[in-house]
Amino acid sequence: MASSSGNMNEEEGASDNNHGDLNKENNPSSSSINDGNCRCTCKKSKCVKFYCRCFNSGNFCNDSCSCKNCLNNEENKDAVEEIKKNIQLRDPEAFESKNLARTRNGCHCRKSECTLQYCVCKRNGVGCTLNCLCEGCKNEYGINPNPNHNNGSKNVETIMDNESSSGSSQSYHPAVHANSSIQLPDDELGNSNNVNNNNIHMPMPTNPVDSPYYNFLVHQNHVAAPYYDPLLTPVQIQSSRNNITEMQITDLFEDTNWQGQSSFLRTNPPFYYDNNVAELSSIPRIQSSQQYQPIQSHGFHQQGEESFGAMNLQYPFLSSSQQPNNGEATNMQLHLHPHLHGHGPSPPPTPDNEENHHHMMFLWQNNRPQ
DNA sequence: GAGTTTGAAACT
DNA sequence: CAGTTTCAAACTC
Repeated sequence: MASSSGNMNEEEGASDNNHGDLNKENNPSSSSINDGNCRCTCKKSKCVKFYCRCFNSGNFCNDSCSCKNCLNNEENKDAVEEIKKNIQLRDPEAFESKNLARTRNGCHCRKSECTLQYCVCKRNGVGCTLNCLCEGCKNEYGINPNPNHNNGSKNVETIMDNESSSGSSQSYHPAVHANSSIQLPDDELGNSNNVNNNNIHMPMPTNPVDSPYYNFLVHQNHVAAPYYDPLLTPVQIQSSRNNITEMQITDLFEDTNWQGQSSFLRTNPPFYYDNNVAELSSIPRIQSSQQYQPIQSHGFHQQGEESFGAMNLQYPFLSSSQQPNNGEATNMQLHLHPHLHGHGPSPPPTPDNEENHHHMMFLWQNNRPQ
């Protein structure tokens, strides 16, 4: 940018794209810095504030932008670095996995119900989480599971309503809906009508001995792929159940044939669980060189009515060469126990009625660039 | 294309 | 840190 002329109208006429001049003519290599996905039209921020989507994503502006008075280019690299340093003084993590951070921090949509591109989660192609403060969330990639952020218990009821109306056109992930990528054998559930795409209505076992295994066949190409992705690829499994006292989910694992080898893909821990879906950054980041550890059991303790929990299945980071073939299936097995081991006597068997059913909702979050 | 709405970022 | 202003993008007409 040549100068901060107070009269921007003068600049707009002839050469209103300052970065274009600088990038294209003086710094042809800058296009490799910007992946081309970012375009901005900044007029006042000089593209050195987070208002600017290029700056926000850590890129220099490029030819696709139509910004004015742009500083965010190779030509002004030193100045940009200085500005970034100043920003980092205030927020050391300002430039770390910005998109992830945004997703982690969640959106605050109040009016758009997370259905428009205003929603930062939707823009990133991910569902809203408990971290979001949205109201009336209808994010197509996954609605905010926190009832308190969604007008009472409407969110939970919506899930159950959707679940009970088999064949409903509503889906929380289009890929899952379109391909019915979660399949449960009839003999596992006894009634295939209980299955509605990503919503699974499973009877809660009445005692530990009877605790069944539920098998889920999940096609990898419909699930966030387990390869390295800076946005991570959490699979969030949310469960809700009325009047839960105690329960434990164990033996949740994935098993797939992988490049001709039968191998378990296991992280340590294999999945991440936190009642509040804690910050994604706290999830251990498994390197592909690390040996996957045996799965540990994870407690899943809920109390009270309308209790709600969620856990994230964190895929390991694998190199792109280790990606599965499209269509390759992952078998997930979920073992429900009606009580927590080693925490006092088992509660008495509970009746197998509607109120005691365990409701599962699978949110497959596709964080890959669209 | 102009004007409005929206929500994040910046500011006070 | 809550409220306000600024900003750029999304949206509407």
